[in-house]
Amino acid sequence: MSTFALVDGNSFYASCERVFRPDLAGRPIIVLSNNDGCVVARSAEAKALGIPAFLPFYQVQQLCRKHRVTVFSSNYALYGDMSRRMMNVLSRFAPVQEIYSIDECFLDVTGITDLDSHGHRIRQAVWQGLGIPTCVGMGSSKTLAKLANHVAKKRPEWNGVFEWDWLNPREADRLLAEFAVGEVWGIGRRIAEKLTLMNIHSALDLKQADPRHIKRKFNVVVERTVAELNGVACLALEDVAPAKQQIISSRSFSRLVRDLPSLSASISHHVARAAEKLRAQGCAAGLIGVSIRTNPFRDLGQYHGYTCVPLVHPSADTLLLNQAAQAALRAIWRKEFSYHKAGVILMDIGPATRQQQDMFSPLPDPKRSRLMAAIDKLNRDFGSGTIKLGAEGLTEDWRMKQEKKSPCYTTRVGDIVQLR
DNA sequence: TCTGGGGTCCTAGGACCC
DNA sequence: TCTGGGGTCCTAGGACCC
Repeated sequence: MSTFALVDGNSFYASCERVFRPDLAGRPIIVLSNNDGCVVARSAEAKALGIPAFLPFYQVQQLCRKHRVTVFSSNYALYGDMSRRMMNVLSRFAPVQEIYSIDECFLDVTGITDLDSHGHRIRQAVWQGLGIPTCVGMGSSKTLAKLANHVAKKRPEWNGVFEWDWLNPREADRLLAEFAVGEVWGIGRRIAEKLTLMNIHSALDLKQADPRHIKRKFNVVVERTVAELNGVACLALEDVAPAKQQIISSRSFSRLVRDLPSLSASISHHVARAAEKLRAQGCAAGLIGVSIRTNPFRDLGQYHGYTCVPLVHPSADTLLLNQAAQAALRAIWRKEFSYHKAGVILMDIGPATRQQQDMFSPLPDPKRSRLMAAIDKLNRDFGSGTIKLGAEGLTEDWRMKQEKKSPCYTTRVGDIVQLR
């Protein structure tokens, strides 16, 4: 039987900020989403103040001021780099690692005899190497490892490491009964509501539910969750990330945008970002979609324009993709609306080597793929945005709001911390 | 003064075709 | 007179995650 471990950074973004601001030890910290919109991370002290996650910032601004909470805009250059370092440290503790998100990964710890001390060594290594606190949860399925991680976080008596087999079956069930069904990985708000109506309230109730009944009422995904809660691993550890089937780049503007040139520049920017991700997974896209929308929270005329256009050949070429995207944008733009968000989506994604023969249209120029590779390398080596399309524009007043961003301590030379 | 994230996959339903 | 299947593709919206 396999054993999975889930390791994640506690309040990861807030912890990253604190690494470079030791003066904030023990102080409440929150980190905001793009555009300083919502609260996305809270230090333990901020959670204790009752600041909820994912609330718009302006709704908790008073509370933050009152308790002198330190507020940061999100600094993805910093978190991304800290994440790479953390994953690197964690990779030493298992033969197989699946990076699941920026702050968490699964490890295959099957066959390790002393899981307790292994878990504590993991925590210590990340703490010593990066100064980030972590928790480790272990179990015989990914879903149980996730839940074990939850236990490690919520119950200080376990010192940040928990494994289900340390309890006898009766004790384990008693603990499962203490978790609401909505806390189980894969069970969101809507499914939790439906389960509650079926008298399934806790993780234990779901574990003991009839899988066939669950499959009938929901789908195979929820059925799998039931099996996973029973210790039957249905979800394998994905050592290499599977190629994405769709790639989205989208963002809200810092202010409402009316004019076509600004929209056009932002679409060019999203095409460049999405195409870069596409090339990173060695793929080409056959379809590109463009979406522009008004602000649904405002009492103004509402409009969501969306269309997608097929490409003659599947492509990963930013310039070709951008031509298609700009045509799509012109087709959906209506001058009477003020726009709040724009984005592109790449679909019909397949390996870049896939090439259909077409008598009537010329094949793409091989020089262009070398150009794209050169652009990617420059942006990788010298920071993203080092080289970009002229079409992305030089006026950037619509770009996102980041009024409280910390320095890029680890990725920009001028921002390196200096000791005095 | 005003402020509300971003990304991925799944599914239901409609259109169309044989 | 009335009825009638099943597959594929596409899209919008739903659901989930962090």
